[in-house]
Amino acid sequence: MALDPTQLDVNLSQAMENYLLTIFHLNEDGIEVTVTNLAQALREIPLDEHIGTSMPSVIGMINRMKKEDLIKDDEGRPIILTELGEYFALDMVRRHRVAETMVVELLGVELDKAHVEAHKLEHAISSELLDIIIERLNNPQASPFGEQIPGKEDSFDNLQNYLRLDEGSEGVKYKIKSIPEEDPELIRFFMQHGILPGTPITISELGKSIGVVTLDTPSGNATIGFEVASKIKLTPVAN
Amino acid sequence: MALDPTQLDVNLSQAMENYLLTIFHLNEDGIEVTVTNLAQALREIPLDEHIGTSMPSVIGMINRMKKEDLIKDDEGRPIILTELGEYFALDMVRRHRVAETMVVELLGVELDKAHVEAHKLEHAISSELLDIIIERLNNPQASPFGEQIPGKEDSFDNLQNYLRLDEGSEGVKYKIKSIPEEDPELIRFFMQHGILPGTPITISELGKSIGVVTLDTPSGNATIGFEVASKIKLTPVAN
DNA sequence: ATATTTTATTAGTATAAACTAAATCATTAA
DNA sequence: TTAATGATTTAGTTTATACTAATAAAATAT
Repeated sequence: MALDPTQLDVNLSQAMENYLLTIFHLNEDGIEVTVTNLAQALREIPLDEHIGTSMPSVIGMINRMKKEDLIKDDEGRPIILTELGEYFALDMVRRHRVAETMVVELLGVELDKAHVEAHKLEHAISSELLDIIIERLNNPQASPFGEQIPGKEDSFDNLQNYLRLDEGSEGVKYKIKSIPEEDPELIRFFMQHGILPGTPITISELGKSIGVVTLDTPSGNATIGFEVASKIKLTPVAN
Repeated sequence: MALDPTQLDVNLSQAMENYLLTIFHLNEDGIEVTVTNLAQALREIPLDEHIGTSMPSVIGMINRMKKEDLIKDDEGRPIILTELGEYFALDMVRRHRVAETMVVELLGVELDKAHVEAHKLEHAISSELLDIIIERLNNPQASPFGEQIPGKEDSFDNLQNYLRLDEGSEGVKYKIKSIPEEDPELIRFFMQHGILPGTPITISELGKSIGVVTLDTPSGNATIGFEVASKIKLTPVAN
């Protein structure tokens, strides 16, 4: 790799770090990274104070990030991360997911509070501390929500893609790979129904027109909406 | 107590939190909290980026903190914390020392790095998370540097005062209460010589004019300067 | 008692991050 | 192809936090 960001003195503000994370998630979800979509996504960051990021704010930040060589112009519409931008975005993803793992595994924070606490901590963890925490957690591969923790050598496009629950097939056995982490109430529902990473499930009914999916889980049945189902990832299981 | 800060929506910036901590330490060391001394002390915060806080900056912040009812005018010179200010200053001290304890005890951070890491983390720990960490640490009473961790009910003036090493007496047995935490190199020296909270010592030579103190420790002798000695606190030991 | 030095404060500026209101550019629809 | 809609950008402001340079006020020294 020609790029060694540890040698560069890049100084990311907390705001920029959040932008990088948000851009990562838009990419992940296959949503075009436009000013509008970014503004929208930023508004959905839970509890991030009053920051209802307006479109002019987004443009301002995008421009500042271009100056910092985190974002480049593709001469077209969508906002593109530079190599440096991708590096730090992935670094933030790592920090976030390691922080979640830490607060849950090491401190005993309830799953429904993990995302918010990690979202604060992720900006305050130095690279050195991150390494120490990773070691202490025995090199965790996934967050408590089942999301892959990228390694130092991973890049954007070698992160795996998984099947969405709303795109699964009736009667087939799956294992839950990951669940969405933002909404505490939803997470409490998942916890009550034992819908957690690793849980084996079968889709007993997939009512596309009704907008509802019913799951067979080891602890019974659960019916969830399509919107939510689209945020649950699955791995196939040998029949 | 008439004051319930948990009910008030006080929004402290990170900068204000650092000011509160710094004011606390000036108070603790018996240094008058003046604009000059504050600016000086803020400049000494380790690794706090480029923030070489100038006097106009300090005055600006003091005024903002007055507006937030954290600081009041004593109609005289020194800067005085309000009841609210004291509450949050103590809260920050608690956060800082708990963070230090956490990174050392739970994560395995080396003592010489604990202060800097905790200084970043202390601003990112919510009240709820703080409680969880305190519980996980079994209600720690002191930081790894020996500094008292104030409880929720403590106030400024019921924090205990201890004898400074440079004010101790030759030949008398003491136990080390606390060591200074800012300078990593110094801490490494302490670690190498087993000069740590709880260590029993005797002052074998107290050379006021030479500016040097020599200690008998379980692992041998150590000679340190007066400036450093003044930052080591002692508790008496039954002879 | 005046001069010097130290401390505190104003004045004016800069930058990051946010905003509203207005304008421009691009896309879709009639 | 023009009108309507939607996306993006400018323009102009705001607030928090910094700064330098200059001034005022206070304390100290001659």
